[in-house]
Amino acid sequence: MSSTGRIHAPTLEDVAQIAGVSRALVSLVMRDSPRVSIESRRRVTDAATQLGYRPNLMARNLASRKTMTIGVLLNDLHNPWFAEVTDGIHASAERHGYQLILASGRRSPRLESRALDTFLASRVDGIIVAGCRLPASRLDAVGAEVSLVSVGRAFSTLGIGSVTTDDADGARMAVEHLYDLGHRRIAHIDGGKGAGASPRRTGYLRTMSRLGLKENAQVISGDFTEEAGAHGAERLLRGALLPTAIFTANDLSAVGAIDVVERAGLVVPDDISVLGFDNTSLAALNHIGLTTIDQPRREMGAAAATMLINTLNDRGELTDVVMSPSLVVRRTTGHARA
Amino acid sequence: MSSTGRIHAPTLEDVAQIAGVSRALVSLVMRDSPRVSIESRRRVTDAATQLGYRPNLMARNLASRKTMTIGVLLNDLHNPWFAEVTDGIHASAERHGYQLILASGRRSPRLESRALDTFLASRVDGIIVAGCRLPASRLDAVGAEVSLVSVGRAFSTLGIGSVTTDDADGARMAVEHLYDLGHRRIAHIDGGKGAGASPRRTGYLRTMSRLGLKENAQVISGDFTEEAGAHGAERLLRGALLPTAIFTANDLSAVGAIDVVERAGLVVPDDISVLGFDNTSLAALNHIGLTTIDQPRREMGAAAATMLINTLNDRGELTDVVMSPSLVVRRTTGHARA
DNA sequence: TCGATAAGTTAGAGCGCTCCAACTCTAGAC
DNA sequence: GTCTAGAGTTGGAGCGCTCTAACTTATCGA
Repeated sequence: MSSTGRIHAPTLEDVAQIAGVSRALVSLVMRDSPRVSIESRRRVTDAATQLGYRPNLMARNLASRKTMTIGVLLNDLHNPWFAEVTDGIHASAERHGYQLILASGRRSPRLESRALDTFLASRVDGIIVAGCRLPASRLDAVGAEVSLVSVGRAFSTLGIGSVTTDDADGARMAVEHLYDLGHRRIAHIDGGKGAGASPRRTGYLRTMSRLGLKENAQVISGDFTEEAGAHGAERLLRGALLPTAIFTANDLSAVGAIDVVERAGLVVPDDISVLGFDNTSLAALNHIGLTTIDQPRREMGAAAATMLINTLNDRGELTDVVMSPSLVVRRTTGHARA
Repeated sequence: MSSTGRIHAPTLEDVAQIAGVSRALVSLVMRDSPRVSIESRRRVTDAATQLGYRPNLMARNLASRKTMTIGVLLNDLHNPWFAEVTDGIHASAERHGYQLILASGRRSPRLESRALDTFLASRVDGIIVAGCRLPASRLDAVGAEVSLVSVGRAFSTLGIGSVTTDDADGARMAVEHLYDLGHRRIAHIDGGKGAGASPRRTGYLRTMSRLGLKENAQVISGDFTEEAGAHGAERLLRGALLPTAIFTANDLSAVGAIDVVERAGLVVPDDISVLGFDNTSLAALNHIGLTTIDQPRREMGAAAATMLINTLNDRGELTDVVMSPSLVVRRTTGHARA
């Protein structure tokens, strides 16, 4: 009863009938066309409100062959990074009159892929993927059908735009900061196949080499989650020679690592320094006070949306934008013990 | 060039032509109808893959008059509570073959309202609102057009389903826990107009009264954010008589409050105990170790989706489901000082 | 041999909207 | 008084699909 009993929603035709005008005129009024007389406009809007008329988006999009919506694929709703990037996307999209439909990939390539299929089937005008784990080939295929911008991970392929932070440079800053504090045994818990994980790992390794710490470099595999950070720290603690500092691939992992370190009776940063990446709201919590590498998350989201929308309106091209990271020192890093 | 240059997407008609069958047959194959011969099915799927055909959802939904999608309105992407509820919704929806489209209200009733309009215009089959701040009247109006279930906040109105935790009882548990630890001056930083804020506040006040602590009750207004928790704590610290315990309306506020308390040089829980609400992943971070009231967030999301889907298929009615909260003791609460 | 039944397929009428070309008026130019 | 331009309005085709009813062909019992 409840759902089946609902009355058929009024259509444009119904409004036209009541207002005593043609369907086309109602359509014009609904789209705020300037070439409608005041009188007609009034009659139509009156009829529309009387009926509680609401244009059917599917019909409209089908007929007009565009949707004015952007599909946004978020890799992990649990990571605040995505909320922050989404804020930026939202702001830019809204300014340009675009709708957003969000989908969560829940950290699973299978679900991510399915979400993209839904976007394509819905004929969104463009797609933004954030922290996407899908292989370049898949994204390429999607990019061939609709404009696509990736946030947080660059794709060398043409036809896909990207907005990233210079991850390698961020990693350099991280290692150098620790080096300056006197640390020499600096370990890295990486992000596995996650977005940005590879350049951060490379940046770490290169900087360690440059500083003459090649021998001390140690990469533990992770995956950008708190659990991975915890597991990584456990492995490090079991090792023969403890590192004096841990650089993790993101903030979430850093928090996991800190937990384990402290649970083992060690003090951060007195015994071990921990440095994250992203500068999410998590890191900023005073209670955590994580030293980390800042990414301009909101700006990245906004830049991605703006680039996409410009492309859609032939006012620009898809390019690769690289933003600058910066070091944010808080309380989880300190001088290495003498 | 980039977007305008894209080739027109193949349609069902194109597939039919190549396969040498009628449009209707292609449609049947696309919907996995059993009454299609093996041979025809093969020819159609071959033609479809050859063309890279993908059914146009808008056209399909328009023609079939249903969308198999549920609109999910999340109040605040920054609060992990929503990610966890969404996980539950996702799981249930997937099991029943429904799509999800998410929208973020960004804690603004105006944006929430607009998102609902989009849902209605998209003719979603049903809507789930999580932590929604909209007035009952608005939700009522929406509920009249499409089945609607609210998570985290009950609406006494008929025609709207809800899944909530017994917030008042949770507040009772919180206060009693603190009472048992010897606390008498227990303050509450509330959630303002947020979902669940009112029953939590009431539960707090009633329990304080029942325990003979009516005089000591003190409610500071907040809004479920970290900042509100921080501001509330600041106000409390400026007061003449410090509370020995703070019960906040949610975890995010608790974290904000802890920050301020510790920054003031006080120790949690030695000087002041802090107790949150929700038991989000934030509270579970070992580094924070927040004592809090648990809500079965995933289960709540799943229950909401299941109820909604059952209603859509005339297998059930919209009702008000109340789940039981439970106390989770961690490290931010301790005995009151003698 | 003749329906009757089932299995597979199809034409055609929509779904609710947009878009285009064409139409009707009115007002001003000459 | 005719012509033109512009403002306002309209009918009708079409977007890509589903759905119904009807059609064709093969199968089978009587």
